[in-house]
Amino acid sequence: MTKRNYELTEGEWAIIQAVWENEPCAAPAVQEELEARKNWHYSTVKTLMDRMVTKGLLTTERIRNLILYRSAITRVQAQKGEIMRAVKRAFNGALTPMMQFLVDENNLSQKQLAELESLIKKKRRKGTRRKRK
Amino acid sequence: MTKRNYELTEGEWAIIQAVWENEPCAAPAVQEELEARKNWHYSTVKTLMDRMVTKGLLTTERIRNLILYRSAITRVQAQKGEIMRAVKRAFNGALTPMMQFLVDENNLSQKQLAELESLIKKKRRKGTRRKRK
DNA sequence: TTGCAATCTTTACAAGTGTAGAGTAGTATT
DNA sequence: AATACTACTCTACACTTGTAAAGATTGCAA
Repeated sequence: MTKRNYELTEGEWAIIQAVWENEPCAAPAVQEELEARKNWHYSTVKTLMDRMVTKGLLTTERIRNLILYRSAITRVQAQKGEIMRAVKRAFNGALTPMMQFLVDENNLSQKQLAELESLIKKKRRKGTRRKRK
Repeated sequence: MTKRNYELTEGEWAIIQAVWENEPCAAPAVQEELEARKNWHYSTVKTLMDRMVTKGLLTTERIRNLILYRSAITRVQAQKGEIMRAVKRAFNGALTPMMQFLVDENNLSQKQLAELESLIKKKRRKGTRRKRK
């Protein structure tokens, strides 16, 4: 079963970030968190969260009459999903061209380039240790 | 005026790619192009295209009773938009972390890493020539 | 001039997303 | 018990996106 690609909407990102940081947590807590950033009312947050449960992005556990939410996917999974989406649409599914684009079109500073270079070096030194999917 | 960020939908990507390749072109031509890939009927394509005109993604010119379309944004702009969207959502707007993620989470082959490294080297050698935005 | 073929226009509709009000139920307080 | 909180459920609505049928135009061929 190829791990599927999660594509979150804007709102879902907002919610899940709050969840990641407070997990497990109830809707009111999340709402409070997002009050500031997004100005969302309780119902808004709760609706979004419940839809996310349906979609398999969050899970719930009922404790007495309180509902606790947990993320069903990790931040890394979500990040990967977001990137894959971009790669698929804008670069025809090919990662390397996207990386090239990033390197050359996105005025990275010398410092950033240097950092990246050393990262790659490190990675290369680690040898051909591939992750299986 | 900071150049705005274009975020195209799936369908818009399909259309604009066809337009980029045939520009200037009329709706029927684009439709034909997408018949294969997407199975879209004429009305579908035309509707999408007209919506894109409204949004400023395409422009039109009427020649007699034929409407010619042209892209209003370049492929690079669209690619940048797609990337920015990912960076914004998944990496809090910070490019470097995203690049790091790409390097480390996306089992790139040794060859890809090597390529990338030489790309960066080249870029670095070119000195601090920054593009203005 | 009549009709056909090509193209455009209008209208629609379902699913998904952002947004939230209003009402209900269970718990704690007086 | 009556009241007030707190958290939950139900319902709704507008806007976007994918998808397209049906009807209106118009220039060209017979």
